[in-house]
Amino acid sequence: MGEALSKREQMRVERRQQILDSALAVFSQKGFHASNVSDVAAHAGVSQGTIYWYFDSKEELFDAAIVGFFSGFGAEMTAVLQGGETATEKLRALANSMDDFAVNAQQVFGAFLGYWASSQDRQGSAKFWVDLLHEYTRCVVTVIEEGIKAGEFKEVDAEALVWAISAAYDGLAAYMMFIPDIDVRRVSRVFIDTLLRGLRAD
Amino acid sequence: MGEALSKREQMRVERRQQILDSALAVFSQKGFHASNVSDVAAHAGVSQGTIYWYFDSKEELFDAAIVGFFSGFGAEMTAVLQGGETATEKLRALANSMDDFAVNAQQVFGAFLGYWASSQDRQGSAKFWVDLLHEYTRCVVTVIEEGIKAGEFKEVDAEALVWAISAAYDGLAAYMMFIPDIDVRRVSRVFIDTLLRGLRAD
Amino acid sequence: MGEALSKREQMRVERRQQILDSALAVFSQKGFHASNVSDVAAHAGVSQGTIYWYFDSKEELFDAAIVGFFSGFGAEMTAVLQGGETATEKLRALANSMDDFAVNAQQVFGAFLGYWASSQDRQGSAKFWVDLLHEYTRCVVTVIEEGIKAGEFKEVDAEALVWAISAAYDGLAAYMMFIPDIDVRRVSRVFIDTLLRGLRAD
Amino acid sequence: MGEALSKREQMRVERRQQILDSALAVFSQKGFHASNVSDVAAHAGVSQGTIYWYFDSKEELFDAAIVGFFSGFGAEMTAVLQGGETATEKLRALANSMDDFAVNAQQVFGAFLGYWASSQDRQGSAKFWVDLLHEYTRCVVTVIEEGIKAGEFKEVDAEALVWAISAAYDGLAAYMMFIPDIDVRRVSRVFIDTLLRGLRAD
DNA sequence: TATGAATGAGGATTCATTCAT
DNA sequence: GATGAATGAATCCTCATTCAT
Repeated sequence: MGEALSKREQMRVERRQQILDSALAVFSQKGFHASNVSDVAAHAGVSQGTIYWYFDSKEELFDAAIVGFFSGFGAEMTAVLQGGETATEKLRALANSMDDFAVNAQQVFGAFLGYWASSQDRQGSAKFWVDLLHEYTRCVVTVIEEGIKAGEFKEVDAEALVWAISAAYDGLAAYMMFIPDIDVRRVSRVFIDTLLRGLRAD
Repeated sequence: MGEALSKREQMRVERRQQILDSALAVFSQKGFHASNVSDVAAHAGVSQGTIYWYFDSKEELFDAAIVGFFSGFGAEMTAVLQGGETATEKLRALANSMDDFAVNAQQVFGAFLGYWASSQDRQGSAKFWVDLLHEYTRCVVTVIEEGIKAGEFKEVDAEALVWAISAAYDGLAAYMMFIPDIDVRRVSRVFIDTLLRGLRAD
Repeated sequence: MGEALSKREQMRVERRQQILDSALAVFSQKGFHASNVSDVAAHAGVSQGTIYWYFDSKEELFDAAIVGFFSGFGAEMTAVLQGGETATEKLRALANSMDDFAVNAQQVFGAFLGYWASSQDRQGSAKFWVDLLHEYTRCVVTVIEEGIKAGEFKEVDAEALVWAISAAYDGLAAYMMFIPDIDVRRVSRVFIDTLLRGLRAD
Repeated sequence: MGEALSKREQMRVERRQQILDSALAVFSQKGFHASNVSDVAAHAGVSQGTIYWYFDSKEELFDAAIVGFFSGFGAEMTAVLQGGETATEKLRALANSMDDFAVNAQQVFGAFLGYWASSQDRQGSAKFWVDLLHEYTRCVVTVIEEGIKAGEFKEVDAEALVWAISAAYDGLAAYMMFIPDIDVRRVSRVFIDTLLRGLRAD
């Protein structure tokens, strides 16, 4: 009986995920406003009504899809940061993973921006994103400050710098959406090299 | 009669501008999708029909408003670049003006993203923006290459670096929209200092 | 086995009643159209599906709830009519119980009206109600005619009068729904006094 | 030019009225919930969008239609009350016109009840109706009190009595909707006779 | 029996665009 | 040129009902 219940629950979870996946696919491709709930339903192979059984509104569905997509990033980043001994190595590793991020996330990112840009409560609708950014920033700031303490980097306003770096990668993700022939990896390498040279102690 | 016509034409131009200004104001504040043609009409003090006398569609109106807003930037940038003797000084001057840009343009920028994100032809609808970026990039690349030639900067892939810088400022403009307590000027200063240190010859 | 069955049957009856009670509560409070089957289900603590195990449709559920509510009235009225010796006393007793009716039934009455007003077959959907009215009318007519025969009342078209009285009390029940500060008891007393005075023989 | 404007305005008024008439017809026949905005639009020979150019919502349209229908009643009643010298005559005249009211208004009345019965804010949505009732009541109370002062009627709680009378006529209007073979005129005559006899001084 | 998930028709509303004046 | 009235397609969401388990 516990079995039966768990089976149902499991199906529920799966169905929910299936809808979320479809939502992410559809919204990413066409943007929030150009996508219909029926598009998502069709993509997921369910009826419109079913969407509303799992989510209260198109907006909530969108939120859930986006959050789901980005929620793994924190953990991933922490993992990446282990990928180097010195602060320099860690930042380089992070930069590499940012490339990937920019490549993979660009569509989703675009969808989010489109949603956010015409939301009534911009502040509010960006909350999860802001939280993500803060989490990210905190991590990277720590790396840089360790670098400073270790004598690897010169004294610097780490937090300010990290905002700039983060902004650069998000900006690149956006650029890739309109300028497909940008070579992000090359840009990223030159960028991080220059920064690291600028950071070097002495 | 030429007089009369020119007066008419002038009125037409003025009325058009008045609509464009309203469009920019309304679209910037509420985003493309949340704004109605009637909002713009009301803001401009004209009827909806009048909008369609001057513009063929909501989209064309939006395009014109955005393009109008950004069209001055090329000239402005060129002016800014005169504001320094050495390449270092020029980049610093540019960075300062980018701050201002980030502050002023953030709303418009957001509106554009919202529009772009759900446009059928993303590539196409971003064309003017891409052109602007290319124009900007070319200028700054020139500055850096002059710096290299002058022995001020070390050898570097200038184009790649400029894409990163540009992306950083655009990214910051976006961040400001959801993180109001970001101190762009401080971020910008630290960022450019670090980069310039990283660029320095020797 | 007869036992077991009867137990089952009893449970079935109880469950059915529980749903009917909830239906009455929910429909009375929010009206037929503003109430959902799921509201009723939630109120009864069962699932939507269960409702359909006991009733074929929302409409049938509504009918059953309303009919259940009013089905006791005939008997009650007969009881009330014993509460007096003379016709005058009987009518007074009835008037008192009508007060109570107006107070208790107003919500249910409102729900019924909302249902009835948008039913395809108004005539048909009001049948049970009409029957109730006829039953009621017949009783009261008898009382009045007895009063006439007994020399207590003057000759009068009893049936016509009873329709008016009945309408007055139903009307009052309705008024109470939008005019909460109406003092039905006072109104009822003055009304019945005046009528009885008008009816008095001589 | 004033002409032109007034022509437009006139057309606007006419179109509005045309929609209101259709709304009244459709809503009266099918009730609020069973009627669609598109039914009203079709009946009025306009598009759905046009309805919303004149009215903000289906509800507002309904309100306007109902209020429009009943708004003439106050004046009409005052006129009717002139139709008699003594208070007795006045009440009789009023009773006659109430018959007509019950006959004419029954459908509209039913539509209103159906709307009201499932409105969120019953109190609020009945406001205009309550105002109408109060206006009516006040008038009739005055007549009765004049009758008392003139020695025509005995002392009585006029207000309470008038509520009952009013309720009786509204109740009859409702009855007619489910019991088509009711003879309202006969009922009304017997009713008013009995009441007047009950009111008579001495 | 009972559940809760799934369905899909239906309806109110919005809004870019057109058009008669 | 300008107006504002009219259009109607498009879309989100609700909810009575059905069905697999």
